[in-house]
Amino acid sequence: MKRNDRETLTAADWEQEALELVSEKGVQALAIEPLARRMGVTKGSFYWHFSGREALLDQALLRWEEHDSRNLSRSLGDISDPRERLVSFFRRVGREKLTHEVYSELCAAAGHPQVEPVLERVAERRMQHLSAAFQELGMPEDTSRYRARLTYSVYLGFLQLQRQHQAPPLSSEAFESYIEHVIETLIPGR
Amino acid sequence: MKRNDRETLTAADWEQEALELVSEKGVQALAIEPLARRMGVTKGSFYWHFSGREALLDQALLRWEEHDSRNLSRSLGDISDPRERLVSFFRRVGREKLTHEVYSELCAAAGHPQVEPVLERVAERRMQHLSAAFQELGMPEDTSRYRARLTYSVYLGFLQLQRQHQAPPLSSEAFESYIEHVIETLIPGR
DNA sequence: CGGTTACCATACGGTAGAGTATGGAAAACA
DNA sequence: TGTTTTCCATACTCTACCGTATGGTAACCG
Repeated sequence: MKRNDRETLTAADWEQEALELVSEKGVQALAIEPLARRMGVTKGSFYWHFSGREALLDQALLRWEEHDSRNLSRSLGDISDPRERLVSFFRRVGREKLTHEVYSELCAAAGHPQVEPVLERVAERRMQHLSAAFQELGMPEDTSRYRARLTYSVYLGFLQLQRQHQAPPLSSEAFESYIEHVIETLIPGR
Repeated sequence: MKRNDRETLTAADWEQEALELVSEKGVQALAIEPLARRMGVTKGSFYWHFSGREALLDQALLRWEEHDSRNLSRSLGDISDPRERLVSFFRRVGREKLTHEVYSELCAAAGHPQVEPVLERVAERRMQHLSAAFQELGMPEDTSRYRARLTYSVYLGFLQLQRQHQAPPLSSEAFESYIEHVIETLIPGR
């Protein structure tokens, strides 16, 4: 029947492969025919599963956003110490490679009408996550919101520098030292 | 003869208009025919001045980078107090609108082979600018480099949030308060 | 076992932009 | 004034992708 291996494709397969293509070449490179070639089929297959390119992108983004939301809740629920939570926020960039590569490309595609609302929601969720942690550390509410925005900007800037090949490689001691400096500068005292 | 007004176009005119188009719709939207339409001519004109799209982009980027370099040197030369210099680094985002809009779109196009080297050089120059200022404030050399990268990341992140319409408008009191917080967090004591 | 459905290939028409070839008109020049 | 440049329009060809129409072949289904 439906052998995931090599019987027939599903919509989810297309969405998954679409996300991988996005993570490699960006949103604007998401085209039906190249994607079909990559999967070893023709677009005749694609148009059976989807109404068009828009639909594919929408559903792929939805899938990605849900996945990312679960990731966030998970790392929020597991750690009780707010400082630890903030630290793990940065370290999470290293793990979950694909998710962050996709996000990085989505950022590069801000302004795209289908991408923009996703970016807004994701950033909002994450900043509230950060803001809550800063408040737990004793920061007044408005200050914590500023600090959350600032912290999230640092994260976004790091992704940008990474795209430009001007960020230290993720598992190097240069990266570790930098992270250390970031934490000491942004996260209130031990 | 060469009335800049409406006699004949020059290569510089094309480069200028190209930069404006980039600032509005991004690098991938820089196409010959739309650009020509926008200028009220046809591509017959374009291909007299340039060999192709690549050449236009290269020269437009060169022009932008030179312009930006001069801006940097100017705001570096004028101010002697390093703290003032750092503060003005952030405030400069407000002025020089076009330059920063172009830069923001260039960031979104990181990965593009013609754009990438420009981004690298510009970021490097600016970070050294920042690093020098931090050193003048008494910071050890390696720490100052980390802090410069951190500070520049905050700037890049702000541009990203701006593209997502999640940054406070440039001349609002919300923006002023935020800038205040950023300065107090990143720039060592008064 | 004949029919239906699920999945995919092939072939077609349509659009947008790249780049080329050529001609024309006005300006500069001699 | 006649000739050459300079600058631009027009009219192609070519490529890449979108979306559609249609047909084929399994697999499943009664």
